[in-house]
Amino acid sequence: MNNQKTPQTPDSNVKRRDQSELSLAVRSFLSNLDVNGESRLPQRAYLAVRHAIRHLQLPPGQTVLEREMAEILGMSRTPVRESLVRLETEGWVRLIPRRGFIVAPLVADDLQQIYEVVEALDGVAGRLATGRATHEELNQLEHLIEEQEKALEQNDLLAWTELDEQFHNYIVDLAQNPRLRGIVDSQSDQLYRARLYTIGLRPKPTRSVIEHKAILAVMRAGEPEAVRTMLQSHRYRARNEILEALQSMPPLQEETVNKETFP
Amino acid sequence: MNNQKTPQTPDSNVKRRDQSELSLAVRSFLSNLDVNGESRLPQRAYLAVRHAIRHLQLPPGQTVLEREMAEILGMSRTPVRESLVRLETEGWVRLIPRRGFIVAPLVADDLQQIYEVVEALDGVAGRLATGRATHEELNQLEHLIEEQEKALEQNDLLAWTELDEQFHNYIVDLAQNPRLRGIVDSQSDQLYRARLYTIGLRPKPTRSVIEHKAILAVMRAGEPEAVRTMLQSHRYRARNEILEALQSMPPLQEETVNKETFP
DNA sequence: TGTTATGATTTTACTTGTAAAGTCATAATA
DNA sequence: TATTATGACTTTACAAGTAAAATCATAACA
Repeated sequence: MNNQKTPQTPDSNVKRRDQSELSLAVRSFLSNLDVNGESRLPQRAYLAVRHAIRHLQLPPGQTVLEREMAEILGMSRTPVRESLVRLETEGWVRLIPRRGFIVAPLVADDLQQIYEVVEALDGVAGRLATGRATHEELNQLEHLIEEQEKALEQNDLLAWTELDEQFHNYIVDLAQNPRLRGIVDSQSDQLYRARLYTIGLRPKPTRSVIEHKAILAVMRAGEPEAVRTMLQSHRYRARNEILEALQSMPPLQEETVNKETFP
Repeated sequence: MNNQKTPQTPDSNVKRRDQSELSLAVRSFLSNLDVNGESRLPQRAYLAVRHAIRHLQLPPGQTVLEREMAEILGMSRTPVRESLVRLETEGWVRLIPRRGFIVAPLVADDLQQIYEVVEALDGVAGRLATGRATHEELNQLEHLIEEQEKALEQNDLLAWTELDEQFHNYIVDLAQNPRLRGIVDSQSDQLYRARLYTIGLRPKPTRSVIEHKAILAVMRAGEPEAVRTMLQSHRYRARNEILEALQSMPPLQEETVNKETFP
């Protein structure tokens, strides 16, 4: 009856709750992020958590505790919570009422939704960019394509992935629409971890580079509507490759992730 | 009625700062909003403020004080701030560091950006909806068009505006993509106040109804790509009408708004 | 008169505190 | 053994407090 056992947890070998307790590696990853000049604390927290999710350091399904994040990032809980609210409206994390935030699972259905959005926005960005880009800027695109070819020759798929993102992001920049910029940025960036996860399972992206060249050519020719169509089908093909690769792997969710052995 | 007793404000006839001090009408508008079943306070605040902005009760440029909102809505500052952060990422309000939130100004440049986004997303929604809608649902669209005709006959432009929104929103629903739904919802809804502001200055939307009919016909025929094109040019025309109307009026920003005489 | 300095006031930006709700281990019960 | 009850513990959801910064009115000064 009044055995009064373990009043304040005398940390024995008893299996703890393990609700979170991020590994030391992840903690250092989070706290060492270069959030250089950001003066506002919520913005710093936003960038740090987003970056960690993007690089699968915080794997899908992982719970994100505001107290723990606050401790790691060296701030109080409020700015962390603010950043989580923002990440939630963008789709990076999911709020389970009275339970907290978890990293959004990485499942085909979700990716499909993101792709449908990004395809459309990417397309319109290309259409607008075609009218608004200068010669200089188009040359910059060409430069990025050359870099991609180099990365492919060296079989550096990680570098290629980064360069591909840069290529598409640059086109969006050229559209000169900050709102479009913001939405595409947060949405398309959520595809990155799926690409990372399936990086060895997809065909070598030789064809992507060819398509990039074709897109640039049509931009140079000044045919906005053709650019839109090509970008859209380009994304569509990439989508299918990733979804197929994902199907051959276990869905990346809470249960299937071993937090200890993860990167 | 929460007719608070002006705590220590010696309210003489001295010209006060007037930084905010919302009129009684606006206060009651805000506090009487039907945020029925919403259990979470931040969600209630979000809906209330968004609704007030949408209906121009909180005019562009108006500063939104978290303390004041908290008082009006009967909650503390924390959930209000959370809702403002969300409204900021969606573009409804703008955060000026260390100064606070203001309702986003209603200027052509901004509207143009929103339209570019919505055109693309609306288009893809129509394309997807064409494959995914049932007969029942297409009939529902037809019903909405009939209502629009009635509203036009009675010259009820306000009702027509609502029905037009419903028509487009319904198509987005049919695309069955929650993420797309969320983005379009928050973006296209920001156009509403521009429509409200220019409501008497635009041509009678007879042509819109005709185009709606044509769009529905092509959906029935099952031609997704045609639906996309038509929706896009439909929005494009609407955009031009509104931007033209807006040009003939004073830009709606802080300085030009008389807070006392506003609705 | 026009410009600058100053201080009171307002408001955010962030910290901290707390009640309620949910979770999980353990015990009681069938 | 399987199921249910119980209670300590964790964590959010919200409230409230504080310091720093920006603003604005007024005064001092050229």
